[in-house]
Amino acid sequence: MPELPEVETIRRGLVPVLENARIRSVQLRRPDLRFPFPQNFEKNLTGKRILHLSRRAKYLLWHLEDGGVLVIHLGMSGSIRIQAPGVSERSTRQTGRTKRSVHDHVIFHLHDGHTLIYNDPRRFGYMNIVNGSDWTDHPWFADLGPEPTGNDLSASHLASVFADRKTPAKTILLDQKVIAGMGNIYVCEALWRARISPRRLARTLVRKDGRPTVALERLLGAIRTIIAEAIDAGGSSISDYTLADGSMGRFQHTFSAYGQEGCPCARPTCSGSIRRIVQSGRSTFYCPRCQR
DNA sequence: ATAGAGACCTGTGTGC
DNA sequence: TGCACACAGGTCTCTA
Repeated sequence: MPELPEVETIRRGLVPVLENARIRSVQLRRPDLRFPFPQNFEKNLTGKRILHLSRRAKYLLWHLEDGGVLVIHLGMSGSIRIQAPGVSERSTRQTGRTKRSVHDHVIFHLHDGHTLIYNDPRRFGYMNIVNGSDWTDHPWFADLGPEPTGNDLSASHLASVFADRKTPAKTILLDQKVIAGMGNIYVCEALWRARISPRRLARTLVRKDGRPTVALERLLGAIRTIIAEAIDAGGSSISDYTLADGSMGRFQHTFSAYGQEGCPCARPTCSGSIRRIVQSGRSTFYCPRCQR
């Protein structure tokens, strides 16, 4: 599920419940996700107030009153759902007890009665508590590139990273050191929108004098637009997200390229059809006719 | 240095 | 119906 827009949507959905809330207790239902939980994980969260929530790339950050930061990465299949006070979700009629999914790995109980449940079937997610004053120096963050929505991302930045690289454009865009938070779906969509082939080598998007080509400028615009649109779409589903039954916002975007193998290219002026190839072990969807 | 493959896990969908 | 297989939104580690 989670690329940057999904993580941002989750963050926005959690803000009303978590900001200024105090953690009553934390329950780990297994000793690890992708990595083992650190020593005293629950103890170091218990009793702490959450000052605010932020996001960096695909990481969700809970800034705590003691200066620590709870960092959560949702991996491929992680999600967080909110349970309102007094609501026992999926309780069985006979026992009245809450029936938890075997993939509910971490339960956060708040003082105001809300419960947050971290669910992750594939367990590629991970979390840790880092020092708030220098969290950006943590290995998870130190090498991250600029946010696609921020001012630090520019065509000249991309040109400097793309120059001399023989890596395909698709592969380099997935590199979190280049742009933080881009994932497989939105890379495919951005390349489709910019009419750039995912197989095109990165260096061919840079002019000989080192300045960005027109195509690279177009790619930057496409990345910005795609991410902004996806965040808006996610934002519109936040009301679903907070439903007491735990149903998440669905992010049911219709994609132009991703997952559209065999379908006609969505560009009105193009008569091609979407093809699927594998690059660096990941599926790539693109239109060989209009993406050059 | 850097690019690709494999690994980590479980669930789902497809075809036989 | 049962089974085998391919594939899935991420990222770390190893190898060439």
